[in-house]
Amino acid sequence: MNQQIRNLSELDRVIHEPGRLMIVALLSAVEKADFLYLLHETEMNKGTLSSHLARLEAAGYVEIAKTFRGKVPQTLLQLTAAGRKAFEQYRRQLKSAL
Amino acid sequence: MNQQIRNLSELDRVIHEPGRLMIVALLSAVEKADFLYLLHETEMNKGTLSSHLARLEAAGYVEIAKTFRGKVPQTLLQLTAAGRKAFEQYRRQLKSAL
DNA sequence: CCAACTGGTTGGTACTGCAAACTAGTAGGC
DNA sequence: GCCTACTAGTTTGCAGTACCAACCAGTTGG
Repeated sequence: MNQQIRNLSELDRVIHEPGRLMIVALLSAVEKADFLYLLHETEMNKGTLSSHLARLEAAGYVEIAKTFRGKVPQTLLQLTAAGRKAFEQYRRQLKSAL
Repeated sequence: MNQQIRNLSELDRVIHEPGRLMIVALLSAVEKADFLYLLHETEMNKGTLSSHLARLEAAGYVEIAKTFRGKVPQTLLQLTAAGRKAFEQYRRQLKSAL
C-alpha cells in the first residue's frame, strides 16, 4: 500500500537535483533554448549551468548543439526523446507519491 | 511566467533527498511510527535510516522519542508541526512547477 | 586599445549519502 | 555463571557531487 512511497527511492537522481530539474522543466516547456536564456531563467552562474548541462548530456537527456550567431558562439539546448521520457516518468513517480 | 520553475532552486534540500522524502511522506501518512517500521517500509539499511532521522531531527522536522517495549529499546518517530508545514510547502512548490 | 560579452574549463571547498564497523543491551544454550 | 547470537541503533570513513570563483579564448562596441 505504500508502494508509491517506496518508489521514491528510485527517483532519477540526474533529474532530481533542483538545478537540473529547473533546466529540464524549462526545456520541456520551451522545446528549445540557448545557454543565455537558461542562465537568466535559472539564475545560476555559468560554471554551475555548464556542468549541469554536461551531466544531462552524458545521461543522454539533452542535446547540445554549438552554433554561431554571426561570429558569436551560441549553444542551443533541447531535450532528447529519452530526456522527455525520463522527465515524464519522474513526474509520474512524484505525483503518485505526493 | 516561469517563476514556479525558478522556485525549484529553493526547494528544501532536507526534505528533497529521496530517502528523507520517503520518511517524511510515511510519517505524514501514519502520524506515528517506530524505527523498525520505517526500516522495513523504506528498505534502507539501519545506518542510512539513522543518519537521515538525525538530520530531520536537527532540522526540527521530526521528534525522536526513545522508549522501551518491555526491555527492548524502541525509537518512536513523529513529524513536528514544523515538519508537517515544511512538507506541505515542499509539495506545493513541486506541484506548481510540474 | 580597453572593457564587456559568450561559453565555457579548472581548481578548491564543503557537503552529504551510504555501508561497514561498532556499541549497548537481551535472550538462549549448556 | 559463561559464551554466543541477536536486536536496536549510532558512529565513522569514504566516495561522489554541487557549487562558486577565477581564469581563458575569441568577439564586439566604444
